[in-house]
Amino acid sequence: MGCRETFKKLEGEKQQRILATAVDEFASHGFRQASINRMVQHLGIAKGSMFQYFGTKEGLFKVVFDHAVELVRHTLRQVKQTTAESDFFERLRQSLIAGIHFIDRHPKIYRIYLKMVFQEDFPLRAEFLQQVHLFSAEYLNPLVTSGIARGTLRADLDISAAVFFLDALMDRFLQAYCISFLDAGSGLYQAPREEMERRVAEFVELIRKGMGAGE
Amino acid sequence: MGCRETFKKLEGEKQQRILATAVDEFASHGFRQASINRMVQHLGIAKGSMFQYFGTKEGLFKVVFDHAVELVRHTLRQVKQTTAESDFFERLRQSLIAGIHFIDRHPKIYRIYLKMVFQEDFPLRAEFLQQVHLFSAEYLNPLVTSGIARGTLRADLDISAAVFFLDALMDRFLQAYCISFLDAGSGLYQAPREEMERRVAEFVELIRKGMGAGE
DNA sequence: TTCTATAATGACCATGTGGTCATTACCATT
DNA sequence: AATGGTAATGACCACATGGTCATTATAGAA
Repeated sequence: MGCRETFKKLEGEKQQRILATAVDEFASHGFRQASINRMVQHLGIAKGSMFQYFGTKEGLFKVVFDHAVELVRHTLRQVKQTTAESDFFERLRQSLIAGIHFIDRHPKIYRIYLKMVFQEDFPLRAEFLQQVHLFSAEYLNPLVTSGIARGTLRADLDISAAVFFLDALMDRFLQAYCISFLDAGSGLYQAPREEMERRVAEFVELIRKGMGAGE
Repeated sequence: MGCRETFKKLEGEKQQRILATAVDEFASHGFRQASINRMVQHLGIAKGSMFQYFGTKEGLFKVVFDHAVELVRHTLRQVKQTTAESDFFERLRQSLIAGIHFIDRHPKIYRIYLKMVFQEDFPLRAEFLQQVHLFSAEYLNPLVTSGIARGTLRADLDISAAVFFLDALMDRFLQAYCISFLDAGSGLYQAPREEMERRVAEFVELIRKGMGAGE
């Protein structure tokens, strides 16, 4: 952990309250604009305490960040395990649904992720982007490769192009679910469960069959 | 124009220098973190002058923004005109290439666009997002519709799903061209002209045929 | 009850911000 | 050369930030 000993000695509930407040602040203001003054005001504790617990603003963010990474890793591992036996498109479908569920459960974490991708002044950004890279390398690549091997995907597929294709689509699909203006009229934004699952299926079909008429 | 009279009376070259500096600053720091102090230091003029020219920081940004919108509109109109006769996938191909060219010519403007999409504290953001919406409504929608009518696209396509699909892919394709970590190993990042055109063609084929094996 | 180690506190600091405005510099007209 | 109107200037303001640290409160041991 990046936090000081003093923080660990706090009773669990207070620890959680402090972390939750920090997640909130970073999620709605990014790193630079996040204000420790606001946090302590909301928490009702002294500013000095925060610096005693975390050293610096960056230290506080590191703790929040590590927590988030652990959450994502756990979720990813689980999805990979659950879907191991299914065919390519079914795995894709389940991965998307798992992504949506993650956002439902941890919307703030997802907001921080979005901020980190497009805001340049985050600490740990280089390390973070590397982690994101691993997602395509370790998750999508084998998915495509085995899809081709099993004959579910076209044999003439360029693997790296396909991975890019999927990465782009999945990413945007999740974004559209929680950022209104990105859904481009698809009706995905904050769609209820049933509707959402229909869109996912429709979407996966589009990836399978493409848009062309075919003759 | 959002600027004051005093600014218009400046000699053209100085006007351009000031605007260019502002574009630079907003492109690399977003709105909030952009510093008028830095701008005047770089320009070698007094801080007061900037406020005489533009009233507020927001006023300055408005001028930059309007300029950018005009650029985009012009480009879009041109592409639409040039490709009117071609079939769907050829239009798609040319649109992507035009997008790349725009980024090559106006990288700073494109950076501001990206910042505005994912940073919440921009002025004019609501208006801006509406403008972006018009892109899918006025550009992609008719493209898909006529593609279906001419039999180039599958007749059973859900139009709004297809538009979302294209919006997501084109957007990310352009991003991958100028943000290294988004290219997911596709080799598109800052690719030279020839390579880039090959990727575009490959990409369009993927949209046409999909990834499925098809039996 | 007294002592002691540790945690909580908030006034304080240097720095940077957007924005103001009295003063100065400039230049065209008389 | 004197005048008058306009544009450039930068010291200055109120405010907010991350971070510090001497002081105080607290709780457990003696």
